[in-house]
Amino acid sequence: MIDTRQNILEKNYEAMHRQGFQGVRPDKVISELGITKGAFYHYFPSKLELGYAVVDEIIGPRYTGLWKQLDYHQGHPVEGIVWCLEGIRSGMNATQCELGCPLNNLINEMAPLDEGFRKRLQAIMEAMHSAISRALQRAADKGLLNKNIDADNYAYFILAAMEGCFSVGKSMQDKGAFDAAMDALIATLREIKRESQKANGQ
Amino acid sequence: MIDTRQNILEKNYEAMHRQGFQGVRPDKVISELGITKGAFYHYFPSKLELGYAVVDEIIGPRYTGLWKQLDYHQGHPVEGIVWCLEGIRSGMNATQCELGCPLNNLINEMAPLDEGFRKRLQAIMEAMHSAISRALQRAADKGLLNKNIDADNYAYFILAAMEGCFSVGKSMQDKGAFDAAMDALIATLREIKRESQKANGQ
DNA sequence: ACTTGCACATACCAATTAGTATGTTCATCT
DNA sequence: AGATGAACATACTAATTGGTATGTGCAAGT
Repeated sequence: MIDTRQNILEKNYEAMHRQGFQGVRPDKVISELGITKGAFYHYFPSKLELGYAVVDEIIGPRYTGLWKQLDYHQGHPVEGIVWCLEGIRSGMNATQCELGCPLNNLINEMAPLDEGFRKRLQAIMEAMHSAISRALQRAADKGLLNKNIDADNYAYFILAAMEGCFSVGKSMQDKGAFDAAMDALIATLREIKRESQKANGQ
Repeated sequence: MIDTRQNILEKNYEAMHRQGFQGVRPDKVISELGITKGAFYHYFPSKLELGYAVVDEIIGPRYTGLWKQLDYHQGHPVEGIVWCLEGIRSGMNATQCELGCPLNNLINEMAPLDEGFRKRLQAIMEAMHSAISRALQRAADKGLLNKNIDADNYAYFILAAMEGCFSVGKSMQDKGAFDAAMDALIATLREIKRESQKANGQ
């Protein structure tokens, strides 16, 4: 093993993705990795701190990294958002669809149960939300978006619809349902773009 | 206690709502109820079967009951869908917002872990989906909806957006965010209704 | 050469978990 | 009156869980 700590993090991330944090059994993950408790508790003081590390070092960066790119996107901001959504979709296959969105899973499991998780997950959502909101605001400032769309509120809607696509795909265990919902979301975004152009006489 | 079985069901439903199914500790719920293991295992053979019963007898009927009313709704089918969404929203307060949607929670926790849960949750989602899809199809048949909207796919989107509102509200622990996303969803539905009317020259 | 400390391994443990096995009470039926 | 069965209560248990306490090998610094 080149980097034991990283291996522990990644295996536990996979276990959390499949079984939820409460369902993770450190003993099992340890034996799968072929290491012992000594190694595990050398790097992490407890299961809870390991969970935090998974969020901080794996889940968080993955999401914030993607949406941060919105700020540097050239062209119509709505197309930037669509580009991010397509990026997420392209990372999905049938198996990923069954397991759902790691962030969405963890929010629904842990947000009401543990303050440490909640703050971390909220920070990730807030980063995504503000990135989307800024993109919408840029569009509005350029006159590319209908004035009666509130960027902040509409960003929550986009975020909600996106996370919901995962829930639908997971419940139906059908990537077709995930894609259908995602397509409709993207179509809706392009519709408000078109309508705004018409309204502004462009 | 008038109906011990029902009390067991409801207390466990509350525990599942807060902590997830894996987080439920029958012992704890039992002692909260002031009963003993004898009573619990008299009515339910196992924790898993109790979980199934909670879905079958509490969660399922609550959701299918609401959306079934769409079939009897008079007026524009899109307004029927909005009516259902408003019904869901009216049942939410700050606490409910923190705990999220019981169905969404359970899907994200249990769908990949247990076939019995998965089938039951899928059936509930399918019932909601088909109710929404039928409403959209009725609208289309009456010429009230744009022809290029696929009822089946768009119904998945509505379902996704709705469930996503709960995830957003839960992660932000803010009913304001839930409401913002919900408002944008409703506005979007009314927008496609208006656009269809224009497109059809009404 | 000797100490120091990181990176693990081994062995043990208390509490919890999801049960089971076996009573007991009481209403109802015959 | 006696039998029967539903509706619980009590006591016990094997396995699991999330650790802790302690030991060891080995590389680096002095």
